[in-house]
Amino acid sequence: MATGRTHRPATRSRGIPEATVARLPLYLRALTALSERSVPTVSSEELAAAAGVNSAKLRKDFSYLGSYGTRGVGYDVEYLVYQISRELGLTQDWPVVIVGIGNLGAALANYGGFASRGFRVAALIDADPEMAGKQVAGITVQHSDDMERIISENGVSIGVITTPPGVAQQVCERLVAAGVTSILNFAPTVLSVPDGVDVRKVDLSIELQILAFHEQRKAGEEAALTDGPRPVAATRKQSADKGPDGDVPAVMPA
Amino acid sequence: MATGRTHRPATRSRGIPEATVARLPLYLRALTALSERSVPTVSSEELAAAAGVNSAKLRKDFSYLGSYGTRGVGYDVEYLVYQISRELGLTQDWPVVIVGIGNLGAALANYGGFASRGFRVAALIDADPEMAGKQVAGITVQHSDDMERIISENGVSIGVITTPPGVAQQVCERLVAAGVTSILNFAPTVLSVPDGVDVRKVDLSIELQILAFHEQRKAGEEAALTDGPRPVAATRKQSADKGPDGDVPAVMPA
DNA sequence: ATGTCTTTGTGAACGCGTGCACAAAGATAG
DNA sequence: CTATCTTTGTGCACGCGTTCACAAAGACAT
Ligand SMILES: NC(=O)c1ccc[n+]([C@@H]2O[C@H](COP(=O)([O-])OP(=O)(O)OC[C@H]3O[C@@H](n4cnc5c(N)ncnc54)[C@H](O)[C@@H]3O)[C@@H](O)[C@H]2O)c1
Ligand SMILES: NC(=O)c1ccc[n+]([C@@H]2O[C@H](COP(=O)([O-])OP(=O)(O)OC[C@H]3O[C@@H](n4cnc5c(N)ncnc54)[C@H](O)[C@@H]3O)[C@@H](O)[C@H]2O)c1
Repeated sequence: MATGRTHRPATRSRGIPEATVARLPLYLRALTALSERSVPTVSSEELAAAAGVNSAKLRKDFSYLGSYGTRGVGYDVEYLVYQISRELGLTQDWPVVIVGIGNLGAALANYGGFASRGFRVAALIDADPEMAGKQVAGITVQHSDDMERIISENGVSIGVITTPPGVAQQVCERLVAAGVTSILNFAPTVLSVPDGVDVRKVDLSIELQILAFHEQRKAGEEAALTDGPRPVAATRKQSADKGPDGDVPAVMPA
Repeated sequence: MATGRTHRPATRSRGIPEATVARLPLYLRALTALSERSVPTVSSEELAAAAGVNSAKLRKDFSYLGSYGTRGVGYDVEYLVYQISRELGLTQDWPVVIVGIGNLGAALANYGGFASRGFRVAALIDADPEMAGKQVAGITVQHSDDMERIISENGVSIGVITTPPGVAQQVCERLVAAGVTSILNFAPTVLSVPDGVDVRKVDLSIELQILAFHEQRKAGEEAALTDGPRPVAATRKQSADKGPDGDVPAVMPA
């Protein structure tokens, strides 16, 4: 299997770099704050500081959108808000479904930040019959059986998966089959999807592990300056060094 | 089968690329699953498929840790689990505090995935006097007034911020002043921290906006070409491969 | 109009990450 | 011990993203 790979060289010349796309929402947020304070224009230096990025990077990012700035003055806030919103597709309404209304799904449903950017929670879906019919964040939870109909009727193209990891792939496939082409996955699962479907994942466990790595490094370097070069974290922790096996405590799909 | 031989992580461990660090938890998860199925060894090809990455990339990633594989055979699962865990600092216990016990904070507190990897919720902190004393996920919520004492007494170095955005910077500063050196921020705020403090950000709104961008682009291309109803795909691929994702893991360091 | 001053837009250099391709290492069989 | 086969470890090339540095563009004053 694994047919010949031939997708990359597509018409990317007109495309905005992925790294830039990922920063546009950041700029938009900073610009919105300025807009609310009725600031008319902003320089790349000021805006970059507000967004926490390098100013040269910001200017290059904006250059991909076009020449929207005025030299010697800066960027018109309102105009830039509009341009970025349009570029990101936020001038239209995006109906979103959340599948798996547990701790996390309910929290997301209750989150007000979605609607503020053109995202509308079109439906909450759960497989538990107990959940169906219940109100969460003012929305009635619907049963998985109706998933296809819900997606079709509401023209949903973005789905959020907050189910247990074991069923995430299966839920994903049903979403895609029903017409969803963008998925935000919170389950710690590697989703396999057809070409043309975008998946982004948010993995809290991975974030913490990355932090732990750097934390350990910091502790190790600190110890190296005072103690020996042994980075075996002796601080506030009983020994955990054992054989490579026999231990493995409470291992579970992280 | 003790493959134990010339294993020297030695000096190399100081230079692990950040991109590799971000993937180690992914490998660890796949390896843990294999371990539970008592699979003794695994090839880079198989493990790469399970983790959704390129096999050459995986081998190169592992090469930064040392030569833990056996040519002609593959990698010893248990041994690799141990090595990665150690490299990530997961062989020790990391006490974590969550600040802001609202919708999201409570969901995180209830999340079992924390403890499964050596992360222990040491305390839940909220500024609301109504919250103090209440039980969330079997843990008593404590008031912000005691933040410094809690962090000090528990030796907390990792903090999670799930407060409203307006107070996130202020909370961050108190955390850092109290000794926290790693922060996972869920508030849509650009945090400013001193050198030596790591910040990672999880921003749902940004994730959705990135999806919306690609969704709009897909719709545009579809309309521009003929009127193809939908992109039917024959070949399935790992979403983590490349795609518009490009491995921008919803997070940025600061 | 001319000059000065501010700030944009971008060419170019550089570094990092990715993936190919292959020699070497080691297992396994004869 | 030798041959063969499998799979690792990595040299290398390539492309993307970041950053510097500066010419050019425009505002503003005179
Ligand atoms: N809660 C967190 O803070 C957190 C953090 C990181 C990752 N996650 C991940 O997010 C996911 C959800 O976490 P949670 O804490 O909300 O879990 P949960 O158990 O509270 O909720 C899961 C929900 O999914 C529903 N469900 C199960 N199978 C389903 C199906 N086939 N179709 C539709 N719905 C189905 C369940 O009925 C339940 O309501 C998990 O994969 C978890 O690993 C959660
Ligand atoms: N809920 C979500 O799904 C979601 C999604 C994306 C981002 N966020 C962000 O996460 C944060 C929390 O969201 P939420 O929905 O849980 O909000 P929430 O209002 O439900 O909870 C916020 C909690 O923080 C507490 N708090 C306020 N000021 C505090 C302080 N100074 N110190 C300590 N605690 C304080 C409040 O008492 C409250 O309990 C927000 O910044 C939000 O933008 C939430």
